[in-house]
Amino acid sequence: MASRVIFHIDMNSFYASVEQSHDPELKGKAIAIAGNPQERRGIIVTCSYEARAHGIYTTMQVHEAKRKLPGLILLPPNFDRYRVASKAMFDILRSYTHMVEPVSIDEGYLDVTELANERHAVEIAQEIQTRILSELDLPCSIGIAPNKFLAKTASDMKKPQGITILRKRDIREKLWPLPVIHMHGVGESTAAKLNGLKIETIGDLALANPGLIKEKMGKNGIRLQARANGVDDRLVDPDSIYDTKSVGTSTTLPVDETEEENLRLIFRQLCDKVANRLEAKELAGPTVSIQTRSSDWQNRTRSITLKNTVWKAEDINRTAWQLFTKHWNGEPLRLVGVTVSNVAGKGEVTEQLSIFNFQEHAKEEPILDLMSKLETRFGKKVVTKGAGNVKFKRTAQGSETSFSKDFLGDHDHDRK
DNA sequence: TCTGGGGTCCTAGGACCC
DNA sequence: TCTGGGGTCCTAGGACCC
Repeated sequence: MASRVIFHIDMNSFYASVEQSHDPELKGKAIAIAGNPQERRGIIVTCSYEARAHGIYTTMQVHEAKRKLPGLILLPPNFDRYRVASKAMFDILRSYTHMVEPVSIDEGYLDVTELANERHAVEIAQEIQTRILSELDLPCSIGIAPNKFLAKTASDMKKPQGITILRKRDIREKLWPLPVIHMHGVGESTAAKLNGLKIETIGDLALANPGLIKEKMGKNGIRLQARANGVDDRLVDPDSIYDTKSVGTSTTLPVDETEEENLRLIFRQLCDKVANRLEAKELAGPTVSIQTRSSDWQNRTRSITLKNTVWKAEDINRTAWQLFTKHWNGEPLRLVGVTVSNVAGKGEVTEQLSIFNFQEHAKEEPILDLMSKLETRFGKKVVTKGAGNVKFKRTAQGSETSFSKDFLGDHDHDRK
């Protein structure tokens, strides 16, 4: 792949910074956003650097934080405010290039390869950072690298208000000495597994025997090893935000619940919420799942895929409640949740194409070329990447698309 | 440090079809 | 009739991220 210049923009303690910018009285003070300060089970969602200096951190329980720092200013989240700030931030990014991929409300990738032909990448990054600070009063860190993984890693290296370049030739010195747990994509469980193989640092992973990694860690291990070597071919995809796959909600109950009547009511509320969010996004899906968590942290999911898509609260609720009553043994529940998945735009159908010779073609030409060929042919975005399995979307109102036999093979792929 | 709520992706086994 | 291979879909669970 030709050399690229990728930025990763990471807003620093975003919710807290937005609050401080909204109310300058809060600047320089230890503040924290707490999901629900009154709830017994509330946690700290974000906190200012001033609060961090006193040992406050994300996921800490509110009562614990109060005990540790009695002067801590607690604020409830104001998501509308954060969404407005987020949009303004992404608008600034999009004034540089349309190749902007939002990852979450407060971070995203930019592909500035083209721009970097005319101006130095660092200069562009400095300008972006300065504009976000002067126009929005918000701090951010920027990572500059030849791919997403290194850019993400770089933006993490200097906070707040950092700009860090991570070239491939830097990784031996800057990346390899770090413990594997520091890698994006490696959590506690994977780190423990790697440590069991005597792999302690990112460098150990980079240089490990690929056969061993494949055998013990599977596909994920191979990918992590490539990243440890600074290899990551993922493209910046501005459309990924339109690709919602599921919409769900869950709630941790104030006390572990055993009363069926209470649970029935909670399920109704959860389903209302999911239905509203589906409605807002004009989405519907055929799969309904429920989640439960017991007092001892046992998580369960149960799901069913219906013949038709659902989006109305009553339909979701009927299915969710059936699933729940069928499997619940009466044990006290700490959390319950409802999710609708495999969603697609209403008035849009997702078709599953089984292209049996896809893999054959893939051997002869790069997957991406093949994907773009499919997109050209069907006029719509190719949704899934799995080899031999390509999903694409088209509107129900659209004209019928016929699949050329020479390309797709002599099979009937048109299944609903 | 007894852990919220929103998601995504991957894996593995069984059912089912050609 | 028996056997095998190739493939998809569904379900459940796990890991990870912000």
